[in-house]
Amino acid sequence: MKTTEQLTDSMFNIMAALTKPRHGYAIMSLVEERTHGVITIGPASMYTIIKKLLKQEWIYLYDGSEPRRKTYLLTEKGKEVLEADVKLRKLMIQLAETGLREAEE
Amino acid sequence: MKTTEQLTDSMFNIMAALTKPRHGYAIMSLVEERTHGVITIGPASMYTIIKKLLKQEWIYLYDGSEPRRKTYLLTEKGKEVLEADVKLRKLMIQLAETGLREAEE
DNA sequence: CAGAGTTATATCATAAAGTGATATATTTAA
DNA sequence: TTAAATATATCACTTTATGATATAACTCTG
Repeated sequence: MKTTEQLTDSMFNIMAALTKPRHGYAIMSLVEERTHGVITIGPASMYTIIKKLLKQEWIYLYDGSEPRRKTYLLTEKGKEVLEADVKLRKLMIQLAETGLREAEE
Repeated sequence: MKTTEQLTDSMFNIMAALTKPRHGYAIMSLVEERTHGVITIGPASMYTIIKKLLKQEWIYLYDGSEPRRKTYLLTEKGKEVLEADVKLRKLMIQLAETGLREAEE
């Protein structure tokens, strides 16, 4: 998969939480807390996406994880993918804002 | 649907293009051009999403549209939804960037 | 003016993504 | 000791996205 490939919003949010080692439940809580409850990721979405990210090798199981608290972290590849996606998303937002601003005039 | 509800990326991109009156084909070309081909919206996605946005009354069929070139534009409601989504997306990006920056140290 | 290329809308069938509900087990705190 | 919170996991279903294809009207060029 190319690094220019766009992430889904859920993938983006989960990956954004994994710049530090965190386990699934912590990610769910964090995203919800950070967005003041606007974005919620349920367990079904969480563990489905975790699986996918592991398969892509964008995250990995952090050392010393017990089965009770499986901790994940971005790989280098994962960081690059996330960075590329941040850039793309910034562009998207910028275009939307320019359009909205022009429409105001 | 609440205005705080998150838009999918495709919906966001299409709505961002409709701050000015544009027809489907023009939106497809515009998004592709603006993102240098990174994001492409094919006709299937385009017209599926157009239908959904019309139903939500976030866009409307602009006056004087011939069937050959159906032109759409954001409604006031649509603008608000887009604006709210821009805000949310900015937050998402900011969180990702903060995380990435901290991980660098 | 024939026909090739582009513009433009539309849908079908399928694939991909997301999620509510539910299950299970452990840990913590009252 | 038991209720609540923590934590992982999966099933079945819905929603969303899209490749392929169809159709037709314009536009340009030889």
